[in-house]
Amino acid sequence: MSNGLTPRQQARAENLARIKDLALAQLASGGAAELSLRAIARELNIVSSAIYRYYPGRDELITDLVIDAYDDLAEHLLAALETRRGPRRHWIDACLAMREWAIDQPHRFALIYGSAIPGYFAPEETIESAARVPACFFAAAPDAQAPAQSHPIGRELRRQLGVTAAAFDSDADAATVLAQVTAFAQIVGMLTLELNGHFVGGFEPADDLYAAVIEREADALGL
Amino acid sequence: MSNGLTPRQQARAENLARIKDLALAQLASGGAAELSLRAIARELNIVSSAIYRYYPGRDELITDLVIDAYDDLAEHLLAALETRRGPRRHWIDACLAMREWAIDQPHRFALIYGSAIPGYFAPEETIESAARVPACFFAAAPDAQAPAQSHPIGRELRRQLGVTAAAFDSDADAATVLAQVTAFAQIVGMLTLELNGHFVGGFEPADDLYAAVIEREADALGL
DNA sequence: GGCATTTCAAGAGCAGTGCTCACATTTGTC
DNA sequence: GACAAATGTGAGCACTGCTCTTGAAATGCC
Repeated sequence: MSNGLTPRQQARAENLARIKDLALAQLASGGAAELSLRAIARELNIVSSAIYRYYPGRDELITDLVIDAYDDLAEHLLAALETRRGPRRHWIDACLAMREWAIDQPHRFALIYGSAIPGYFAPEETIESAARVPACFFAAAPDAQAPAQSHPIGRELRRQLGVTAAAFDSDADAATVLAQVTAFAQIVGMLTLELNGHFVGGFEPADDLYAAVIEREADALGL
Repeated sequence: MSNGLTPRQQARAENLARIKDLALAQLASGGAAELSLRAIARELNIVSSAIYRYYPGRDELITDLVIDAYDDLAEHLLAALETRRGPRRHWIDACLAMREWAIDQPHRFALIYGSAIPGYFAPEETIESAARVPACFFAAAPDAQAPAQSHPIGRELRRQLGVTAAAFDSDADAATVLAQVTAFAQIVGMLTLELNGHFVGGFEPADDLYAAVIEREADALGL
């Protein structure tokens, strides 16, 4: 082959990819409960125990899916930031892109922002990818400047906000970082409620509600 | 017995209660994955199939747990509203009580606000209890009056907000209802992130962050 | 090319799950 | 006491994650 892989290495890579694809399909079709290693093996025309040559266990597969989901979401957000339409619109686009992604793939959103897999706790190796998502929002509003707040920010919180700003390469002041974190939590909360059906009967569709909330947060960010 | 129940009816009621208790204990100890009807039956010194005389299936048990969780949370919120310390403090107390409850019983929070049980979708019968929670927040700030907003509220959103206000017996204007809904989503988002470990490394403990966010929302509610 | 080594797959098996069903036992009521 | 309803029993089905031993194949080295 043109690449320097032996047939065996290539087959292994292909199988790993197919396993992840099938896992993703299962996740999409029936939720995380349907995620079955045996079922994947079946569709792969492979005996159930053979799948453990590729993944040591279910949790490792899930971890891979989690990391992929974070990365894919971050990529989707970055893609939405390609079109520059002014700082405020820029940040709003990121918010809309996040909802777009979440509604398009609710199972993956649940995988990373819901406690979707009971008994599974995300290992350390996921946090790097996890951080990519809020990083997009920081990047989307580099010039944010929160308006003066009525309530002072205490010392400990100020320290935490400083650490956060540093982690995201932001030189924003404490109040602005607070507004960023708040906005992110707001978005996650809105999507959590929407995707879990808590808006059923009240806000359906929730497009306008989401838009209004985003505008409000943009104000709070001084955009 | 002093009550008009036959021994059999009484035994049944006791068993139902014990089943729910054991289920809750399992949920607390090992997450929803560990929720096993067989394990409950075992601890109940009953053969596994006998448990189906009490619950037709796993989902029905979960539904009961979900309803109980909503009700218990709402009760906890109402209890926090006993002490009247001014309208603003009143509403803030509700927010703090919600976090208190969530941190104390993260599994139950995940049960109702996370998509904790894969393959399980909450049936209609849960929405009545579900509504009790936001209702507490509406009740906690009856005199809320959102300050003037920079962005107008469109017709459709205004309609939805009206429906929501009616559902919660509130006569607040659209902007205020929007602020209420926003604040609730904010709280859910904050707790979702905190309980799922998304604040690890940045905001730990998140007490100050939460407090700051609440103050901000209280402002937005004109409290 | 021949051969040892590594890699992979097969298949049986263990312990667990939700759930069903035919059957036995207990309980409440007439 | 007789009969029907409610409850418990135990076997069984189909499924899960996962382990282990055995056999086959591809790989790398001489």
